[in-house]
Amino acid sequence: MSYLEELNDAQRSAVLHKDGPSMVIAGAGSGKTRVLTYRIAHLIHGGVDPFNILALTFTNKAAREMKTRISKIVGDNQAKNLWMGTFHSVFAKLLRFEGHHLGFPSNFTIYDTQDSQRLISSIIKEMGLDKDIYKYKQIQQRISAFKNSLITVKAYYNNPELQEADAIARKPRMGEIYNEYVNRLFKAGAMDFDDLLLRTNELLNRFPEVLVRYQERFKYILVDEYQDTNHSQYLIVKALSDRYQNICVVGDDAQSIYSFRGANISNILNFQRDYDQVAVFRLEQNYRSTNTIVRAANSVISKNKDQIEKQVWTDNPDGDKIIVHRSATDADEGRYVASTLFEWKLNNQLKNGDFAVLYRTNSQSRAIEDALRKRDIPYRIYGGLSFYQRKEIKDVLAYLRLVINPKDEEALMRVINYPTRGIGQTTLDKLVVAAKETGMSIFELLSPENRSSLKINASTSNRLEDFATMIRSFQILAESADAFTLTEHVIKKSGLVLEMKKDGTPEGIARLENMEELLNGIQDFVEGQREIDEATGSIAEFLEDVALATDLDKEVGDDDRVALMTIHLAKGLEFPYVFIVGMEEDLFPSAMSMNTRAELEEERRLFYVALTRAEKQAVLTYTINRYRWGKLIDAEPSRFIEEIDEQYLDNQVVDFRRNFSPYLDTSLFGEVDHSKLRTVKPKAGTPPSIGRPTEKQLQKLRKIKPASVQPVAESATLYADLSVGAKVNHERFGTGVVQSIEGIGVNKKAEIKFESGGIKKLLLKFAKLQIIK
DNA sequence: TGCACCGATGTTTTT
DNA sequence: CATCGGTGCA
Repeated sequence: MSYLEELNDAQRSAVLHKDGPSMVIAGAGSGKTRVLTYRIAHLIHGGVDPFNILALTFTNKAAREMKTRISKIVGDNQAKNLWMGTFHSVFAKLLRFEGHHLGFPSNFTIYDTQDSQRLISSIIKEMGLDKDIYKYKQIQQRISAFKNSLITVKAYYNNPELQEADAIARKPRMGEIYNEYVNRLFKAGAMDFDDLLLRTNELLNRFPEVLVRYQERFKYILVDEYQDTNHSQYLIVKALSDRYQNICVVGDDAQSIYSFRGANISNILNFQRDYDQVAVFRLEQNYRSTNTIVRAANSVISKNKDQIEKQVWTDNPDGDKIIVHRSATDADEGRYVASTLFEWKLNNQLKNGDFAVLYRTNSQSRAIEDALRKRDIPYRIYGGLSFYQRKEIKDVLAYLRLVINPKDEEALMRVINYPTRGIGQTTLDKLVVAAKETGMSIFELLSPENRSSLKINASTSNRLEDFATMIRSFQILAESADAFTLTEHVIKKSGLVLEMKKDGTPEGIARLENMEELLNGIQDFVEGQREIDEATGSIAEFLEDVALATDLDKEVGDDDRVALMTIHLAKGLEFPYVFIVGMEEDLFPSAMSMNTRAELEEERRLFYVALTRAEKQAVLTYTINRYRWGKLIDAEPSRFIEEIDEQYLDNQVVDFRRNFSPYLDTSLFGEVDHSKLRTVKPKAGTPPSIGRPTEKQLQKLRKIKPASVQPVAESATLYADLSVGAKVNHERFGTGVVQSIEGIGVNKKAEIKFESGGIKKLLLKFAKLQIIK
């Protein structure tokens, strides 16, 4: 049991505690994963059958990694029997076995958010409601919130307050929509993400014998990131652990960042009230970060009122101060990140993988990407629009879903007329209505005997027949072929490949390549699954994997790249060098989250998470102007910068007013008095927001401070001297003549008459015009 | 029924 | 700027 020697006292006692409830409060970087891993290994060592252990982690990747480490201690044979994974994937698996009690087939489809929203959208339309009042995204979020709080349709109707709230919000028919949504999911043999938890609760509640069976099975339960569990998850854990009370939760209230999806911080705050005789362990020594980073992070989080008392500290050296950097625009910010990263990499012989760029919103990645690409720095974006959410991929998956579960209405609606095969909206409307009236699924309605009762003309009827026949032929193939063979067949026969090929545009080609990548992915999957017992490499398994895979789950392995991701995704990860970009008011903290103290505190925790990802060096950047919705807006430094104890900052910013010069590049700024940071609010119309310096002005500037000038965008001077009458070339519209010019700086627009016909008003910033001499 | 084009509209964060 | 739904024409 040499592994026990690798632990500090607090960690060791948490690992050694065997029976009864325990809670591990683990500060950032305090070796939480190590405790979880060793605790599981130790349980197995002590004679607990791995079959009786359930470990709920935050990502599937974390589960896999932990499993690998556990195998190294206790051996493969033992480790493979562990049930380990995210709440969603573990209980999806459980529902595949037990869902029949609730009337769900074992091959139920998992709807992602987009599927849910599409379904809600069509329900709103069918009910003839005003889509400007009943916004499908809002409705989906509200329903999701209901489900996460275990408010079923019935509970909703028993709750006058909720109904009243919806009535006041001018959505009196919310309940009906909710009801219809639940029914439609059921009829489609589908569950949304929230259902995976809600239906598990329903199952355990309504079927005591099932509950007992799993209580007996999961004698030891471990929950990671407990601070981010929602009510639904809380109840599942409570129910399953009720018999043996061998529940160990690990978490850090200071890192609770998922309240927007129902996470309830009081789950962890009240844990000691919920269980008797809770053993509490505190991990307060940070092994990850420099003393500077640890203390800076502490100084920020101490501003929060709601928290469990704890003091994170470290033995690590002080390290460098946290760099704060200001840029003129988001493009400049990207350039600063890229050049700094490049320089450090060169000077210190670092790898790309030593760096992460973290941001609050996915849309911020673009400027960073552009800058990194220009410097040929390899990067990888995590999250955002994931591969499996791309249209062309979802289309392929929809065909496959339909093969597995023909009742899957969203999948059917997606592909019944894509590629187009002459089945139009009118026909679809008829089908939806008939499906509602008869209780049959749309796919069932496609068969000749059911179809005949609909008022559909003969040629359309034939097309429906062809579609149904095609899907059935796929289903037959699926019985004998593996996932790869089936998918290859499907994309050919469905006409998807042809559709892509005839497109011919660069985007079309990219889409085709994506499909190939999907095929490769499926091939890998099939081969990988064959090595696992019980797994067959079937398409059903693949689809489940895809539905619940986090972007972090994809093993991209060995290639050395800079990581770009949102702070949310970065939770649990660590990097030597971390750039936190977009440190601006309204962005971080987000404008949407400043209404209440609780919201603001969550943003602050998010910042705490971001900061504590860094091992050696953290860099905070903000801009003066940033593009949002394609418009340049003023920005102001985030309050969070100010909240860091000044002594930990290396503030590379000067008082704006003092050093102001309209064409000064931001990298010229020297040291600054930190307290001035937010007193300088560039107002709309101040020169820097007008645009970039011209080449001439830059040259003048270089004479003054030659070394510090950053390269300016190539496009900068392209339109500076554009005048009426100039002949220009546009990528898409061809050549034309400038008719008039309006606006100034980046907002400059030109009206251009193109030879191809038509006059267009273009924002020069985006138009990428070439001036033809 | 299909397709090209227009304008309105929207953004946190994710399983 | 991206996406989506609606509109108007072939």
